Amino acid sequence: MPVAKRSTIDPARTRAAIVEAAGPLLYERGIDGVGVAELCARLGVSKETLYRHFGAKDGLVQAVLEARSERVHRWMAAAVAAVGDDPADQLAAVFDALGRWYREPEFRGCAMVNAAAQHHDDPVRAVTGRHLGRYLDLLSGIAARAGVADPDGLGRRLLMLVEGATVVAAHHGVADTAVQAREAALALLAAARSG
Amino acid sequence: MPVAKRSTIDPARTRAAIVEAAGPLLYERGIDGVGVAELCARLGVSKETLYRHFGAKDGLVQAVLEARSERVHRWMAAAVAAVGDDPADQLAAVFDALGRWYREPEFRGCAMVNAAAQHHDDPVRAVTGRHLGRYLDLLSGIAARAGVADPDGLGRRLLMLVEGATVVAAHHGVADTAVQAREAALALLAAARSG
DNA sequence: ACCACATCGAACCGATCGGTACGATCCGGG
DNA sequence: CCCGGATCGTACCGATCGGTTCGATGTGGT
Repeated sequence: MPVAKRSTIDPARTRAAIVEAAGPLLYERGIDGVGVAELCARLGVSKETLYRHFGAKDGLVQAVLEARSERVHRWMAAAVAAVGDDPADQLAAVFDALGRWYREPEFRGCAMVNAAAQHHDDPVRAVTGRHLGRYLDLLSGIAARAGVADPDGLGRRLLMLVEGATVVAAHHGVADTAVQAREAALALLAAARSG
Repeated sequence: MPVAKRSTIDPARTRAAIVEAAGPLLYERGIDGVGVAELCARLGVSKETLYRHFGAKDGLVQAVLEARSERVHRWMAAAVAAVGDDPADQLAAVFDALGRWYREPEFRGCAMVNAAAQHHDDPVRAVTGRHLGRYLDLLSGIAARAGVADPDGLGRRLLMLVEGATVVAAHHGVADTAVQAREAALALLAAARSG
């Protein structure tokens, strides 16, 4: 085996396991809602290990958010790719995927937006910004493939729908939120095509 | 003077002053970002007074959010009323008002949504729910006056745009977010009218 | 077999948290 | 003038916070 000398018991694996296990807990209860002590207890990990890997609680939070953002975008990209090449179908697929997410009992809104709402300055907000940026890329890409005049503008409007639907689903829990959002998105696409 | 016996120095006035002064501080730094001690110091009020009026920090938070929600809706209703009777103008006025808000340096997103993102169960979330409900009433009302087939559905789609634009403006800071949202809203209105 | 190192578990740190208690002060209605 | 109550300022409470330290344990590479 070249490269990857690594010492013992593989710290990288430990780190990844921490990130994976801490994610749902921090998402469910909020970043400030769960202390490092309890976090370590639930993870079956000592505080020393946690601090060696992440330096501070914020380091863990950042890693967790980064991983979650990555996961979300992979999942979204897969949902889009699964329906073929038609831009309208792809757009509908985005909101159908969101609708499936909203119905999960653990759904608590967008983790990145929630985190940014409580950690005001920090690099945490940067993660949220990048998350929205990647969402924008996906939506603008669909808009571009649909051949609209202003794909970036349409992408931004669709981004608002995505995040708005997530907020409404989280805090105003109406069953068909994603369906309404999908219809709105398709209407915006149609308007951009004809305009 | 009948009624309003009141003891001395008017506790109601004190309470109102606390709510008004605490609002901006809690909004700027986040609910968990400012402790009761500092809060009292900045307000020029003793902890005993605060706890006599609100029982607990959450009581103050709830009162502050309630007051803010009220203020927002009065402000929005005024912006809508100022442009006359045309539904499209009224809808545009909503997003123009939002755009003015987004440009304020203290803008940090929707206070109620931010609060609900960190206080998970609680009556705080109920305040957020009512806040969105009132927003929905305003938007559905505009939709109804526009004579669309499904005013409630259009209201919900517009609500997503409002909250989505606020999230995007707060976390993805693009200058013309409100303009994009307004165009999207008008497009949805037009689509609902013709559809 | 040995050693470097990752990990654990628990003790410990100072700071801060939300909340309470108390004496001093001050104001307004009788 | 005087008393009830609203207020202040401060000290104080136990709990918890994020973070550090250390000895014990166990594992893997050599």
